[in-house]
Amino acid sequence: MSPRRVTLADVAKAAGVSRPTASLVLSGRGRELRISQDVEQRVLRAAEELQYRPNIVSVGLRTGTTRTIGFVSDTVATSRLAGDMIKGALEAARDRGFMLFIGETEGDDKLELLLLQAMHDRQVDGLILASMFTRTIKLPKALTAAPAVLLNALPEQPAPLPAILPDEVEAGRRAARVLLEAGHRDGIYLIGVGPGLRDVPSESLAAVERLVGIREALGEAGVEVAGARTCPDWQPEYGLAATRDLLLTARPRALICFNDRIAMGAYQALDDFGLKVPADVSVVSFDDHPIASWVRPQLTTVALPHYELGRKAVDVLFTEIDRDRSDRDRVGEVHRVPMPLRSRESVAPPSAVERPAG
Amino acid sequence: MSPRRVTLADVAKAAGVSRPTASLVLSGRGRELRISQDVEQRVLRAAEELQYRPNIVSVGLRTGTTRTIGFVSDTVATSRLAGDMIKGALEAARDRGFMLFIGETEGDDKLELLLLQAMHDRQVDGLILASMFTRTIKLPKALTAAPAVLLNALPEQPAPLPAILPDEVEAGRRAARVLLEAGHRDGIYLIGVGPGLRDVPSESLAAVERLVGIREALGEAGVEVAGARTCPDWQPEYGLAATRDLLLTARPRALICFNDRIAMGAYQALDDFGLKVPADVSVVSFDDHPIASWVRPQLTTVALPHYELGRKAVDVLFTEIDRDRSDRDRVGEVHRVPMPLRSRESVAPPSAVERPAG
DNA sequence: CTTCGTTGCTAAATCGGGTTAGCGCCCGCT
DNA sequence: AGCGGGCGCTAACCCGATTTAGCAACGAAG
Repeated sequence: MSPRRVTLADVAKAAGVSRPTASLVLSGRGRELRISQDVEQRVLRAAEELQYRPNIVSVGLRTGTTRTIGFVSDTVATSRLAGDMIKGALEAARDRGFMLFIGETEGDDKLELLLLQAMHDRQVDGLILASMFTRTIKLPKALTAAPAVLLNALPEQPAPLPAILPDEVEAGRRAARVLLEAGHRDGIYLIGVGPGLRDVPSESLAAVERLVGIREALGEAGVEVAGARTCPDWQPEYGLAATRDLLLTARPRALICFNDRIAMGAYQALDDFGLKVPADVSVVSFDDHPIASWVRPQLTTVALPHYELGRKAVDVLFTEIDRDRSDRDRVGEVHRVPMPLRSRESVAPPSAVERPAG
Repeated sequence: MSPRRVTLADVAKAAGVSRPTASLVLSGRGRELRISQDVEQRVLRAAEELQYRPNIVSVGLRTGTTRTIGFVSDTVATSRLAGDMIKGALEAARDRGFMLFIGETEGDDKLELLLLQAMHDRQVDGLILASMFTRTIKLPKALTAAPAVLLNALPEQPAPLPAILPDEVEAGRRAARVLLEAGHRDGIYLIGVGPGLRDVPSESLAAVERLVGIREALGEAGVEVAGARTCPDWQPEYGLAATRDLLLTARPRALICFNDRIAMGAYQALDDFGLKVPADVSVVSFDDHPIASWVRPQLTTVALPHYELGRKAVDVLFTEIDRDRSDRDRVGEVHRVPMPLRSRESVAPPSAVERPAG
């Protein structure tokens, strides 16, 4: 059907030289190997006219490099956020002429193994192991084959793998400072995790680190968290239940919700109790889920920089590939990507009404 | 670093036979070519013990097939829906031992060309050209190289390419029937497109087809659309504005919103006017965006079957690959994937209150 | 008129596997 | 003994590139 691909041999023939000569010219090593100007021009012109592009499969076989990297995540479909991460990785890879294999493990070790093998069989030049929510993962054994980086994850066991993570501690500080700068000092409650560092699902790195940042920023200002409600899962319905429970006994002036879905539920609970955001209660949250700019009032939130995380992962992976087996001794660095604040409408100075009842 | 890959030569040596013999056994052609049971067993055992897996890059060079397909979309990050489409494609591909290259064109023809070339250079076995919102696209010229299917898109010019699309007309019927079955006959308004088929953004296939289905189902029941408001873009703020505008002059009993984001805005407008969903006004919508099950009352909506679309695209692509250049004469069929109704809380029988004012 | 050194290119091997043609060997038949 | 015919396997070439080693041609030096 399609006209056969143009090969190097075609170019060589058109230029009246041998295949290796054409190869040398096109790989830019013509000068160094004393190919004449005349031949060089003929080869270049022939390649141009025939629209020659090297067959990467062949190059892959010969040189071992396929200009391809594998992106292995536990899930691609959970949220739009995953898409942004992939988009960032995709664009960073494209900038260097690389393509991405996408694969998802669904948290299944067997699938993960098969996937890594499938990528290894295709001679990927590097691997990105991504988690869609920040956490520690145990490293698959099949990982010695190619350079790799962790994205949104940390290795359970110390390992010489670079990791790329959102700067959750700073995000926690930012969330707290938004409230402090608005003038809040009392009645600040947390929705999602308990007030102490013990009341946090330990598998969720983000929860721990956000809490650390929050407590740090508040502590510097001499402010105490008034209380907290945990959520078994960070979904709207639990945010609703937790906030409702809180409102039965307390009158918060500000809520720090541990993600936007929880904040959705909190909005509903506040509405049920006749409380206005932000006039009665300020709300600040994390993630910058698309919904955060859809709800009214629009939610002030500290954004997960998924796009940048994806880009960064590819960038770090490339440095890893480049210094290929030279000094592979250094332990995996952790790269933190800033989480930007999205200031919207859900935070206001505390109103001058009566202090909380309980 | 990593121990060198096990090659066919290793297996052959371990089994004490030549490379071709090992190849024949492992490709299952041993019987037909009269390889002895003894040798066959030795080869199989050696391959097993050495954990031999063929290098797909090499196979790709020799046979031209890389067990890889390219998924080219205009955008991967727009919505969670894109992720589901990719997930469906990914799983269907995995079932056959295929991997997916992902690429996005951002609607840019140059990027699209580069992407298709990059995939062609890597000898993909087939291509999926996906659009993240249903529409017609002009086909890139670089498309003759490999079998291809269109996903969520139709070719502008007739072309022998299969297309996979959601069954929007039937979806329109379903949305209308939900209201009819709840007993609605009057005061049914559309938000998103005008009442007539002319008042539709023509580039949006979905809009046209949904409207056709709605009018058909209502027509069969002898029911007329009471009115409509268009939205310049299908975003919450326009849904809000359009619905607000409608409520200034009319008292609808039911709204058919052309997608969930519009419905979000409609919810807010109804709330502003003190109208309860579904007691005062029923709302039905399209897409089944995640938000549809977060809002209260949960939104009844006709779901875009993204996951199934992705799977179907891969399935159709495989039939296309299989019948490779045999009978490539037939024109591209259009495959419609059903859009399932998600019955939730936003539809109720019309209350027995006064009829709409105007 | 040799010999050596450049210059400018090509022959040949390589990557890892698939495919075709054909080589020995053993058997049976005459 | 000689011949023909399966049987069981392997030599050799191919895919499309890269890379190393080395060949011809020419000029300069001895």
